[in-house]
Amino acid sequence: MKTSYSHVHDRLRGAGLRTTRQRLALAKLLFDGVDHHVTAETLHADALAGGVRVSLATVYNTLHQFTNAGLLREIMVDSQRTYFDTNTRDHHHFFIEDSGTLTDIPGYRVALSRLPDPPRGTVLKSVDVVIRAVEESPKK
Amino acid sequence: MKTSYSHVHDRLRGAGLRTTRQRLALAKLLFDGVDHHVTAETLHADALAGGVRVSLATVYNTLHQFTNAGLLREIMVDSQRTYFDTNTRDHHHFFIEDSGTLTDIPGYRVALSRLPDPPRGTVLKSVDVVIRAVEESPKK
DNA sequence: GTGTTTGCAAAGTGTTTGCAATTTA
DNA sequence: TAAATTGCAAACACTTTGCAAACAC
Repeated sequence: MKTSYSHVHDRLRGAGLRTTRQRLALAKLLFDGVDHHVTAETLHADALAGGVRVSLATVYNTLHQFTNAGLLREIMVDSQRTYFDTNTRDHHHFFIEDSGTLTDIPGYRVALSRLPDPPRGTVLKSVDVVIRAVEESPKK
Repeated sequence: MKTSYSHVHDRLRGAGLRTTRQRLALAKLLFDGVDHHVTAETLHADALAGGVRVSLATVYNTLHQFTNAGLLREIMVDSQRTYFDTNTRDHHHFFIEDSGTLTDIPGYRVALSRLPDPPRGTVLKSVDVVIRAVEESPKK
């Protein structure tokens, strides 16, 4: 079930990124076969927990480089924090406020129709659906 | 076309908010009859431009109080900035990256179906659709 | 009068950046 | 060895907070 080194290595080279120790380690954490969501902080913590020495600044840079290379997707659900998703296929999100839990909804589970055309002079980039839920019987 | 003072006044009282000079002035700017989107910065600038003396901290506080009172809705489109919408009816958004332009899409223009149920123990809060577009022939 | 709100300045987050030292190809 | 990358610390942008003075009711 482990992703081979060379696979990750090739992905980075394919994206035109040098295979540094830090990028390889972060890529292994990200693309381990199970899609997941990370923030710079959580990925940094995961790296340190796994014995990988890498600075938070490098984690930020790497997340953006991977995103530009199409290996990650940025998700807008929380104005405080930037989430990244290793799932770059067509899909949507459930976001549970309070806990900050984010889960995927496969694209086929949501049907969208009658979408208006994008404004003149612009070209469509994505259609993002976020279903927000709150925990039952709120603490209020 | 102007909103009467008493109307705004009543809206605040109805929400259990004291009618201070600052809140009345901001409410007038926000609920002038035409729905629009603001950030704390833009609303603060509008207030100052209109000769209303109010601190940025108060603008932030007021935006949150209005949101909690259901007079405004917070929109998540940009992780750098918090946008508020005076339109609290069912609708969605176009967001043009780069320029940061945000426009409304009436709810009836988007049809959603086959929405999955929210995870166990949570209750649905909202379904937000954001259509992202970028300017044609990007500067890249 | 009493409790609420304001404004300031300071503190707090999450994120980006400049630059010397290090590393990759 | 030339160009890219890293890590640190400082800088940043946006937002929140503590508290005394001002205000609403």
